[in-house]
This record gives sequence, structure tokens and C-alpha cells, in this order.
Amino acid sequence: MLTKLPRSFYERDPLIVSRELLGKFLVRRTEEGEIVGKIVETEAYIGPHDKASHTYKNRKTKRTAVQFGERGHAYIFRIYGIYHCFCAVVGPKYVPAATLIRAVEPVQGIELMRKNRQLRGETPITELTNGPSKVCRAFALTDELNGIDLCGDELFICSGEEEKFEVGTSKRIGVDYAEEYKDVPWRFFIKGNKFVSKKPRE
DNA sequence: CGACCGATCCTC
DNA sequence: AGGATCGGTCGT
Repeated sequence: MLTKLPRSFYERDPLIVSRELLGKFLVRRTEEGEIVGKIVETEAYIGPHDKASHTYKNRKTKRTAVQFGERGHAYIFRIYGIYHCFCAVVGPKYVPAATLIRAVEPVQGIELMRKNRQLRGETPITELTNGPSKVCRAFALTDELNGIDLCGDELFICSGEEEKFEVGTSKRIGVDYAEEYKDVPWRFFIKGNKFVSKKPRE
């Protein structure tokens, strides 16, 4: 039994939301079918003070605009020209913050995920969605979905069966330029889960 | 306007 | 270890 998260879920402290998104289910509906994955890894980007955040110093551009809007929408941006990352806009109103979905555990629509990923040979299932851009490929998340309401029916997040797990934390990945914010423990993951992406460097 | 670089991933 | 590939950002 899956229940769509209400907007109020997203309208809280980004660090709380990032941690609580673990174990929740990301659902994507396309014409080809439904794709579901359990969120196993997230990162918080808390906005104006966070030097790793796209909205550091309240930077508002065409790209970051959705982070300044209503909470509970999708922030999807292009990275390295060819890949995408997917975040949920979270936090108190008017503060541009987001939670990056770094990895999910495939639950439903696995063949569709494989097709969307367009990989050559037999890829182990653990490699399908264990990274932010891999999730976007598998779930067919592109620029067109940037800004979409996660309280709608095309892309949303649900709570499901209560599950017990230990939460691990670490520094965030790929933000070593962020000076005093590069080592803050704002990456959250389900301990022992096989679908978590690479570990950060020491 | 030009140069540089990234919340990444795949292939060599 | 290197390449893909393009928009944001900053310096000239």
C-alpha cells in the first residue's frame, strides 16, 4: 500500500527531509508503464549559505528558478552536458533548497529501466540505479520534467510498508570545491544496501 | 565574448 | 585515465 507524500512532507528542514526520504518509493508513470524504486541514498543542499548548492548566495537563474518556487516540485538539471540529476525542492518556504536523489533500489518496471538506460550488455541490477544520473536515465527524467509537481500523477514519492534500517551519513560526493561545506555529513544512505552508489573518498 | 568547469558515467 | 558536451559563471 503506497501513499503519496503530502506537500507538508517537503516543507520541513532539508536535512530532516533528506533523511526521511530514505525507504520511500519514487514512482514514475510513462506511456510505456510504471517504474518504482526505493530511495536508498540522498544528499541535502540547503541553499543560500551552502557553498555546494546551486542556490548559494541566493543565485537565481533560469536553471535554479524552481528551487525558489513551491516545495515538493522536481528540480532536474543537466550535468556535464549529457547527464541529468533529479532533486526534490524542500525546506521552509522562500528558501531555495533541495534533496538530491542519488540512488534507488529497483522495485517495479525493471525491464523498462534497462531499456531506458540503453546499456550494451548484461548489466547487473545493482548497476542500474546506483547514481544520480543513472536514476534519471532509468526513470526517463529529462529537462521537460523540470519543475513538475511531485504531488501530481506523473512523478511522485510515496511512503510504503514500515521498514527498519540503519541510516549512514557521510560527506557529499563531488563537491570538494565547497570549502568549509565540502565535508559536512549531509549525504544519507541505507546502511548495507547494495544499491547505494560509490563511497566518498577519505 | 571567451575560458573554464561541473551535485557524472562510460569506455579505453 | 580520459572523453563526452553544454549552460552557468566569472573575468576581460
